[in-house]
Amino acid sequence: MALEHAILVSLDERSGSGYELARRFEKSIGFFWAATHQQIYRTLKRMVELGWVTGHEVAQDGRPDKKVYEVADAGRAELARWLASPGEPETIRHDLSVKVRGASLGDPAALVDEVARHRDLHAERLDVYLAVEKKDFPDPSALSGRRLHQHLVLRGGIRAERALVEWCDEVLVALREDDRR
Amino acid sequence: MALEHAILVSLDERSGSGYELARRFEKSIGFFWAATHQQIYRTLKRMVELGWVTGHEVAQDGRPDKKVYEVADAGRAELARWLASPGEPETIRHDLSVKVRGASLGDPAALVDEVARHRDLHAERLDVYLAVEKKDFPDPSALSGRRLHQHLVLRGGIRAERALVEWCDEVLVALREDDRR
DNA sequence: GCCACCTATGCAACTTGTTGCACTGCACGC
DNA sequence: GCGTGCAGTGCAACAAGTTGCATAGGTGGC
Repeated sequence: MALEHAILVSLDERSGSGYELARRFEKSIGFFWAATHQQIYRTLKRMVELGWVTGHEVAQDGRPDKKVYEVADAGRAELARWLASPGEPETIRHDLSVKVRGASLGDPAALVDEVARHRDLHAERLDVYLAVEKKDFPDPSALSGRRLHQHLVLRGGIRAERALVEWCDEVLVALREDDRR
Repeated sequence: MALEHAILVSLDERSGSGYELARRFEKSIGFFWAATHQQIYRTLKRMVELGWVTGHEVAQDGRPDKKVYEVADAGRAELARWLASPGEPETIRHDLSVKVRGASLGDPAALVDEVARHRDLHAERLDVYLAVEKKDFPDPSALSGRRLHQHLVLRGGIRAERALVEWCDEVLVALREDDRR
């Protein structure tokens, strides 16, 4: 599984606590890898046992103590190994497609609403990604290294969301057209 | 979870055994919902207990007996309920993006190979989908009902794979360009 | 005659991911 | 002074997905 690797990548960019990692997964990392704080805490614990990261407690005043984690050499080695190892393309699980395929067994109007709702959600996400791109990567052609890689991943999110919005639109036109007949 | 619903949709299109369902999930249904035979057998068992499907054994000569399942009224009701209920957009888990984002921690050439490999896999899938479209849906504008829904889902697969191929190409150009500097 | 592969179902063990809850303490609005 | 929300960590139970194996007869190649 790649959650460990996603955490390694994130910790390598900047060390942090489980809580901070969870926040990053809600925003930037979460654009391409979802994880809850529960998963992150459990995985960090295992990674310490494996020697991939080291953790030390940091006292804070006014706030609870936190444990800050850093990538260890063994973690960097594991990441390098994994980066070079071939992986399977993702297994797809797309609820909305199941719903569209089963459309004739339910209420057509309700399905149209559901597709329209997803269309708007994806359009919103697309806007967020485009705003991030404009703000953080104003001159893409000048990028290199880490910043380039971050931008490329964002580009993937943009392409994926755009494709989804367009697909939803295609579905909506077709379903409404079919309804009228 | 939607595996049950994907099975209901598939069984509604045509009754079949667990084994047959597993085959369908390898091809058409698997285009948007992956499942192994283990999951399918287990889920079918649960669905019988819930009264969503009925199963009866069918003796075959030369081959092992099979259990053929059919959708029951309660199953159709559940499917209708689920179709009208709002769902979350998919949680994304994209290995390759994690790899790209962590690129600076591994061998650049190995990552380029990995991205190129995925590019070819997605291009292959795209070709398969396009071939299916040409063969099974030669006149898309004339479609309605169930056939229309099947075609729309296929369109989603085509859009998704095309977006992935194009993203891989963008990544390859950028990584190679960056390497040269 | 043996090996490999297909049809067909399923158990058991394991890994992952989800959900609900528990505990602490500060800040802020009303 | 009370509820809400944020920061922070974590257990426990459950649901879902994966992997390895077992069983059993039939087909087809060498």
